Amino acid sequence: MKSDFFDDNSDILTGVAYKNIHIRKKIISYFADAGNATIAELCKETNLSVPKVTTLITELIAGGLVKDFGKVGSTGGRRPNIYGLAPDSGFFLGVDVKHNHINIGLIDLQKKLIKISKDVPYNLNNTAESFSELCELIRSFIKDTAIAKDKILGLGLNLSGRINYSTGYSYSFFHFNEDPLSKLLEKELNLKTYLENDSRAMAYGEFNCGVVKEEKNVLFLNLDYGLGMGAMINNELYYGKSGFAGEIGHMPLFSNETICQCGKKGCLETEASGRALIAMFKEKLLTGSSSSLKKEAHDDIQMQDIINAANNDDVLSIELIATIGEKLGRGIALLINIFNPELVILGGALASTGEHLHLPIKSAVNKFSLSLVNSDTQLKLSKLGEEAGVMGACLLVRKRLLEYSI
Amino acid sequence: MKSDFFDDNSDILTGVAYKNIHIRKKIISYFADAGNATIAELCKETNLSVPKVTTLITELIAGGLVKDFGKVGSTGGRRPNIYGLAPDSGFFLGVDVKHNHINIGLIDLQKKLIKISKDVPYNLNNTAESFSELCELIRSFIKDTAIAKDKILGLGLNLSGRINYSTGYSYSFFHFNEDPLSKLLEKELNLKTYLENDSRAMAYGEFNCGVVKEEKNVLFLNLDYGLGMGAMINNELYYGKSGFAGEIGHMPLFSNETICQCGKKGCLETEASGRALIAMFKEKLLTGSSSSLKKEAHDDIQMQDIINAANNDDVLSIELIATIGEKLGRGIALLINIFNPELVILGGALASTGEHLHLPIKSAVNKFSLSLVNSDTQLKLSKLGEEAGVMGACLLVRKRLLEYSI
DNA sequence: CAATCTTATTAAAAAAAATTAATAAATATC
DNA sequence: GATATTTATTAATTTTTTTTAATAAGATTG
Repeated sequence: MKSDFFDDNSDILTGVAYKNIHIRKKIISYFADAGNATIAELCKETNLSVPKVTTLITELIAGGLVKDFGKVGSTGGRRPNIYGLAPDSGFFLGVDVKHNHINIGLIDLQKKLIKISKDVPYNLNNTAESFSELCELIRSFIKDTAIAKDKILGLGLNLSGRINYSTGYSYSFFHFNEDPLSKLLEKELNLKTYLENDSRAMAYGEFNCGVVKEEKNVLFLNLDYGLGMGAMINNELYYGKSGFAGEIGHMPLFSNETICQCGKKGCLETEASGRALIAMFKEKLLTGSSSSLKKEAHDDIQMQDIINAANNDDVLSIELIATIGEKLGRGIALLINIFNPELVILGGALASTGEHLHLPIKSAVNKFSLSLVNSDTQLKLSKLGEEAGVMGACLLVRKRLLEYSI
Repeated sequence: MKSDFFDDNSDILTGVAYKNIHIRKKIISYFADAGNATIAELCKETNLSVPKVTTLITELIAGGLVKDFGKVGSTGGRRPNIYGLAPDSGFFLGVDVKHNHINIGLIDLQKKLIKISKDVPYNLNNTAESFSELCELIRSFIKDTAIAKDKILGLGLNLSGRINYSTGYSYSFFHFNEDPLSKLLEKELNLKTYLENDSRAMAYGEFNCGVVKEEKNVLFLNLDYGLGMGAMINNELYYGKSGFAGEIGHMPLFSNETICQCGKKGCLETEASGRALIAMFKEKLLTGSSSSLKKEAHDDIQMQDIINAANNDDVLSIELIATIGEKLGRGIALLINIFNPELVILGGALASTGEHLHLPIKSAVNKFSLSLVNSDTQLKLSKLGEEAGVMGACLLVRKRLLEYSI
């Protein structure tokens, strides 16, 4: 049963009824963020009395959204019951769209990953056919799950480029007609849909199930063909006015003649990105350098090939990645000076080279940022790796539906 | 009478008593931020009934912190009474410390500027004498006001450089011994004291009484001898981990050989700051350029002299300021790409050249930032000008004392 | 300018929530 | 292993708050 709690009628109500809705939302959101809890904990959290919370919880259980998970250990004394969101009363779909493949995943209300399909082949093009193909892949994933369609409450979809999540518009892909892309997807799949910028979704995944512990101001760097950033400021994703924040690829830190995708020269991306890595690698091969990675056609070399080679101790690949790390370090130093973050996370495909990238970045950051500011900031590798995007997409729909529509 | 409301005992209380304290805080904070309000407005804001709010307001009036300001206009129907903070029940002192002078001001609980002394001569040096002198100036300002000393509830003090506002440490000035500077000032002046970074305080002043209307994500640039930034993110000042956020002066955007104050080369500040302006001006005079500004000793030329010359149509000064604007524009473009803000404010001494600086910056920003992102952002000159710092200092103490100690 | 309509304030009644007390269940200690 | 202690749950009572109604004050309109 699609729970009543996802129909919002809080505008009509007044007084006590309104307050009750408000408290219910607070309890749900506590369950959503902090996990399961006892009545006593909820009393502290809500500043309400035990009887009041007990009645509310009883109502929520009757509604099906909350479940009694039975007794739990105690520090001495009667063991309390613990309550939390009923895991199978709702599921959330997340799709991470990359250039050559997609990752699809499904989580339940308790954030548990139920099913994931990684590296599903797919070519992202800005065409109607490519869009249909994407929808078809999602439909087929849904069909393969054992979950009833009406239990899937929403879809989160990550795209690279500029995304305005609040309007649902994508400006880089599938911007065919007047309607926002999220509306198109909703019509096509019959699922409430939220778009998100890929880097920001990865950041959110990492904030929630990754390397972030207590930190409240965190930068996540998505180091892929291009560069992206998701920032968590005061425990919230930062969007800026229209969701375009985090464009770090086009910082003009170099004086070269390479024309960037954005049309300008000297962008960080032109010297420190997956795209730059490929270019440098081909260049090196042409000028006689040797590598364990050999392909007949140079045009066929993919970023992933070089990453794999580096992870298999190919000297040329390792050297080039170190060069990129050194340059990225300059950009990261700049960001540290501006944000004074507690933590900077290195994520995205290039980060899967681990220490090969991490160490050069670290020493460049030490060299280029102000020492007092820099000593405040930790630098860590992503923990979720390839799965950060899917997890972020799933968790973001969940968050939004729980926040806005209880 | 120093009100009871400034003694915090909310930890001891439970249940209803605790809740009442909480609601009172909410009402006070509403008055503090949004200004005066009627009972009906407060009911909406707090989701409480009219009788409840009426009792609370009556209590607050009895306590002396709130005042009934009488009837106010209506849209038809009986005219409601309007309530707000009693302006003369508390005052806040703000000190803006510059290199060659200080500005001191005093506001009341209603944010009204009661007294201000601008351009009080003072030489900021990192010595114990300089510190004593500063204290003496503050004491003398207090003596000159008609306000009883015990009605002055706190002091806000702005310094340039790295300030950790939560610990009260200043790392660039007056860092003599183990104790944080804020503690030293408190002992010396017998006033609760908060330190703040100068750019951030100016930003806060501008956010509250300046050019900011509805915008929630705003960057304020302090363009002075050096460069600083204060960021408002989601309606709050952004500090970063230790309050060091906003170091924009050391973005490595240039490839020159000038050694910056920070010890590195190529910093934005080496080519686009008041310090750079003076250097360029002297250089130009040496190579034969003419200017209406003539001083016997070149060493005597101050930034303010060049600013004044520009405002009096001196061609050389205007040209140099345009050069600086063009370069600043590159840095601002970078910030726009990262923050996607709604508004960027140009403040600090250099901004008092108005359009001479504004226009070159604007065109550089258009040239260097991503167009979709850039078209989102307004660029405006500071409205408060020289007073931004004092206002910010006053308003920040007020905010802190109202928030944490009601 | 009187009648009607809005809105605010005050007072009385009804509902809701917090206390308090009582009971139950588990743990720690002697 | 029995008793005391700690903590949770449930029930009864008291307090608080909301709701409803009544009254007052001012604005609008014919």
